[in-house]
Amino acid sequence: MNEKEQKILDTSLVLFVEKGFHGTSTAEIAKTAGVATGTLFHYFKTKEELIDRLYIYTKENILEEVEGDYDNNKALKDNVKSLWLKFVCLGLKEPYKFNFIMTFHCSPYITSFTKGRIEDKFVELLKVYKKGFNDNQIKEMYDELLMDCFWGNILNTIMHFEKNPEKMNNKNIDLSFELFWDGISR
Amino acid sequence: MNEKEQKILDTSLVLFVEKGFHGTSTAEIAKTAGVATGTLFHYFKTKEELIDRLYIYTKENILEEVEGDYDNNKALKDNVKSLWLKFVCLGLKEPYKFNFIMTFHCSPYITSFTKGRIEDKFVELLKVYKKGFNDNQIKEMYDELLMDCFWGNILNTIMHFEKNPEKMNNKNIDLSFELFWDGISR
DNA sequence: TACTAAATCGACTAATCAGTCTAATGAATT
DNA sequence: AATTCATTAGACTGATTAGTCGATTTAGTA
Repeated sequence: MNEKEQKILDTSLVLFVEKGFHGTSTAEIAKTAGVATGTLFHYFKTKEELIDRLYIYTKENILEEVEGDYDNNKALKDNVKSLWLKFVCLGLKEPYKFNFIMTFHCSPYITSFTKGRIEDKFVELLKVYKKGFNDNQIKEMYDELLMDCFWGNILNTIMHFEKNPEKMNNKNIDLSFELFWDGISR
Repeated sequence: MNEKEQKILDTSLVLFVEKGFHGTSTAEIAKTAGVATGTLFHYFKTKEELIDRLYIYTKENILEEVEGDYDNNKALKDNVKSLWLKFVCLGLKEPYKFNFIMTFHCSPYITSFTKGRIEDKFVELLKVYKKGFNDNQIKEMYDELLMDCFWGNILNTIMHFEKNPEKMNNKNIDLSFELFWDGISR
């Protein structure tokens, strides 16, 4: 990807999170990224295309870094914790990326086509864990609830330690996972 | 409160949730509410004052409806569930109000003075439950984590059933609470 | 070197924005 | 009837917005 195009995306991520979609003007994005407005519109036909591509770019980026590493020799709990931890650590390392996805996940600016394209990859990542879930180690519940529980707890944990950085240590992160695990396990 | 003033607040709530603060023009608010822009600015000096007062109005409204009813004769779990259920039911009944508070809670448009004024009332509501939490029925953890866990689970539950209305029944709502309770209890 | 196409620029535009201003109401009091 | 003042209206304004356009530079190729 082109260097200026990249710079525009990186700049937009920060500004959209800090000031919202409509709160950030294309002029400000261009200026902060160090390019002319003409250049911005050369790479992104409209402001909507910009946020749409930023959404894809950011979410793919997150999913790439959090590749699954399911290990059949380990207990289900350990496998789930390993994945949970990867998400949480990434969220704490890259708060803007996570914040952006959270904020704009339900937003009308992101086309539903884009949302669906990305959702599929996430389902794929979790498929391997589903086998483990089906052998009675966890409570009986439908997939969507389990998924929202998992994802909700991750986002909640990230937000909590973002808000209380002085509380962030291994003990409390482990405790946060137990809060999730003891909830879903039988 | 004046009828037109009320109408402006009600309209703003919906539009701000659907289109964001900057995404909604004062002209659109006025038009949708059926008043002139002059009238809007008569009651609210600026657009910022409008959202600030809308925030107070909405959150006070929520807290009023969810009055605590701690009962010393009941088990802690039942007391917590009763409060949890009140929040969840209200959130499902008034999704816009909850969505608004969620979206704008971290927003720079709401003055920190306003945020603090409201936060205090929430702490007050939960004070009576803290006594129960301290007698070893739940895991050892600090207040902020417990609070975020409680609140996070409520928001997660509301969002889940908003997204999957066909799954909303007493069995699944009870299950959602168990997911929270079994997580925090010893 | 000469040609071509993509990249880059920033002045420009039509539309829209938050907020103002003046005038016209309506209700209450004297 | 005359006076007063809060309420309501919508045309208006200066500033800002997303997006355009034609000129210039850069990079690649023959």
